[in-house]
Amino acid sequence: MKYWLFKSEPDAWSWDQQVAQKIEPWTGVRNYAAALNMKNMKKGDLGFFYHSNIGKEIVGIVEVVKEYAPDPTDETGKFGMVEIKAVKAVPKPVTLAEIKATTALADMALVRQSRLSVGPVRPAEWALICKMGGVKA
DNA sequence: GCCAACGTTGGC
DNA sequence: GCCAACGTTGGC
Repeated sequence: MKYWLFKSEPDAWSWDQQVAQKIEPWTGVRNYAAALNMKNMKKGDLGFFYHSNIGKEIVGIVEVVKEYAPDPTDETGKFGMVEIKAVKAVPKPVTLAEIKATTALADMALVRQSRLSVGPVRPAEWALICKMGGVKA
């Protein structure tokens, strides 16, 4: 079981929309590092849903329901997508400021590489953020 | 709205 | 294959 972080601007695609759609293909990634991360995802892996720009906080938990496949919106065929399902909301969203202020989380991919739209989360980081967010394991 | 960081593109 | 220029992202 691996853990991931999906980043989205709520203006483009928000957690509320994800919940309403339930399952949604994560298209539009045009970055090799992010695409590589998606290739490493397995069905059943879990991820955080993070709102960039507006809110800057982790608001929900999603599950990978379909593994890496070509992204139909990519004309070049270089990039792919996965499909994710909304699992549950984070009762108490964990903000970027809190993450930066937490020593154990200050080294997260989210902090170090702020521009990466899909990044890995270590198991210890996952557990701690769940705890901070009031998510029952 | 500004600015820094970083990935991508294109010329050589 | 290298490197400079450019565009985009995202935090503040």
